Amino acid sequence: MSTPKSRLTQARIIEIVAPIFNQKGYTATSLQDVTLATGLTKGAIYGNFKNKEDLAVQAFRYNVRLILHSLWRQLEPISSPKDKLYAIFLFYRNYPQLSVKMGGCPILNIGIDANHLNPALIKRVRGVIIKLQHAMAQIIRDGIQCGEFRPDIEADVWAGQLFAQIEGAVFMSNIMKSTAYLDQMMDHLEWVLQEKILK
Amino acid sequence: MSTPKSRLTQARIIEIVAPIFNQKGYTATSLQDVTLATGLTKGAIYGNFKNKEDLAVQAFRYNVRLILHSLWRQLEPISSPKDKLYAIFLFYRNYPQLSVKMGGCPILNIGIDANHLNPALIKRVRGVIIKLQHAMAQIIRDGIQCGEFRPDIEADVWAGQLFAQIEGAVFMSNIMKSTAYLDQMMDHLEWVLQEKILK
DNA sequence: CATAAAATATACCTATTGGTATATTTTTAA
DNA sequence: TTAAAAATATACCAATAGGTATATTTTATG
Repeated sequence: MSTPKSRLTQARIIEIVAPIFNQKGYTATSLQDVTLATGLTKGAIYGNFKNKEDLAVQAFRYNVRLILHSLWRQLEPISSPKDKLYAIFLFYRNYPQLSVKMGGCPILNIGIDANHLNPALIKRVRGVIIKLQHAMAQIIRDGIQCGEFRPDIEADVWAGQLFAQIEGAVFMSNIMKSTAYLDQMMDHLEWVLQEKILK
Repeated sequence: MSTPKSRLTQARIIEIVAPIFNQKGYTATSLQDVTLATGLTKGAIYGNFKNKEDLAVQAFRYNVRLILHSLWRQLEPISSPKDKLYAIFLFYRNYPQLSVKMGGCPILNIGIDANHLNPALIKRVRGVIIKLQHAMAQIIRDGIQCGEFRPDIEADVWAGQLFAQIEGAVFMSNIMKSTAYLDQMMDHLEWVLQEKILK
């Protein structure tokens, strides 16, 4: 047999530790935080992970996976690019409920936290941003091809633009402790969609 | 005489230390970072500041002061609310040059860093955000009153909306190391201004 | 049930953390 | 020029940091 026990505890540790790293950041999260939260000792932690950075990277990947799976699941049954964009907006309207469990948006939190501190982590953040942007750009390109969107719009520019606006609203909602920013931003983006993207 | 020497070194310390706290955050910035950067010893630092948190708060205030002074200076000579908004957009087009010296946007950096870590700092961040939002809301109200803007727009909502979009672009430009996000966002906001705010 | 292996705990390492009491130097004022 | 005061440096503190070698416990297998 393989090592089923270790895989399970490994997953359990990440589950517990992911929100802590997301909230406090890499440096401010101590091994003591980890051992206290998990109820395990350093021996157990270092038996399952190479070091603290490994733990932080896994925690980030776990949080991102939660978000992306939830997003893909909501986009999957939708075929129309227009409706996919609407679904993305709906997803971010509900984003506080999803992200509060992990202590805020990992892209925002780890992006800022790791920016001048942890090259390995910041590379992963950039990777996730690029992935999301590409996905949105593809939706826009599909929309152009199927005739729902105007043919002259720049898919990549608009994808980056939308993502920046979304993250801005996520930041403000998070810091100011008000979902109003996200709701208003999504209202705004729906209007922008109708006004500048839809035919 | 008062104590001119101490005031001077105090200011010098903050000047040197402000970008470090802004980049690395409160916890990740150690007293050793401070002593190495300033060339002073811990004795000198603690002779001028109460503790590490005092230092961090002063550093944040210094960075914010730099930004706000620069912004007010650019807005002061302008009387038309419409032109004031354009001036704000121009200010943020040039924001990378200003913020790179302090290691990124302090509102964004300290906002995320202190969110679950330092209540004193996050309160100050919220204060700055509110201050900036109020200023923008006042500009919009002035614009309504003088007839440049539509009478039916909600000043506070739009101020928050604009600020969220700006911070989103600042975040993306910062993380993705490209000023394109900021430039495109400002183009977009100028369009939004014409389309939804201006008469 | 016994044994090998896997997982976890204990005990310990050095380095660094924020902070302070005291000694020394530098500056100010008479 | 000298005494008082202000500023800085030195030397130290207990606590904690990340990490590891080894002992103990738990689990799986024959």
